[in-house]
Amino acid sequence: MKLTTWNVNSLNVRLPHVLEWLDANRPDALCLQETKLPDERFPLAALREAGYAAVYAGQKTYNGVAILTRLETVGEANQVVIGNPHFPDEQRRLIAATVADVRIVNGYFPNGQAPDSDKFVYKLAWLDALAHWLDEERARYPALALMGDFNITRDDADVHDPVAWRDQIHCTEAERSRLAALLQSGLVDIFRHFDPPPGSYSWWDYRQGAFRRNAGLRIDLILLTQTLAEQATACTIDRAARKREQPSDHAPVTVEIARAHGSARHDLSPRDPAP
DNA sequence: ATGGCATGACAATCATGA
Repeated sequence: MKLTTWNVNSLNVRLPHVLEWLDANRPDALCLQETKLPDERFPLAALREAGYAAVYAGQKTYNGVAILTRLETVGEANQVVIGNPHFPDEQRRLIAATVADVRIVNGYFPNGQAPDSDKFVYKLAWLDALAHWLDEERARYPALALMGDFNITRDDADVHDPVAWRDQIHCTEAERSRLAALLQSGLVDIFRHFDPPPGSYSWWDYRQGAFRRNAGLRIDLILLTQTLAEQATACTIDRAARKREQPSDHAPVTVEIARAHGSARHDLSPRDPAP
């Protein structure tokens, strides 16, 4: 199966890109961040026309997440959870759902703005609460993918200019240690797992020709539990999406997993009785 | 040190992002 995460920076603006991208790539699930749409404006009909169902949690202007699923293969997402039960939050940043037999947790992690800001305090609290909740989700759903816009660089390999970014937002020890704890708990950073070349990023500033100069960060991640990671065959960042007219500043990140849809259920189905 | 670009709310700038 194929799973993708993409911060679209306004689904309203990017809907044509998303529809074309879905048509060209046909992932089983597409996790979106920064939809920036209240639920009543979510473009369900256009997506269904493209063969996708969606579950979503949005708000006006800021944040907003969604999980799109391919109707003809995995069908609709179920067991949907919006937000973190341990962290009451008006900001729509988290949605989880079961797709085929994989638990998908889609997050738009807080930006944090600056290490000395209130927003940074919120970011760290959000991260701690996520870790707490993930322990419970993983106990319940052993095959789990945590994916989204993490707004954290794992280390300096994810930073185009580590000197300029040293101790800046996305690159602080406080943020990185929390990401490291997720990896320490057994989740696998599946892009890094395939030993990508240096200079592999997922976000580039709109300003100063940052994409042209590949002045980027890798902050959009897919973390897989061990068994899923062992079945993964590839993880790619689609830079072509960033080259388009009026692009999102983030590129889609996709993992391919050698896993038959509904295989667990199939294995459990009763056999024909012996003659 | 600041803003540079984009988006949305709102109607000229301002909040936010990363």
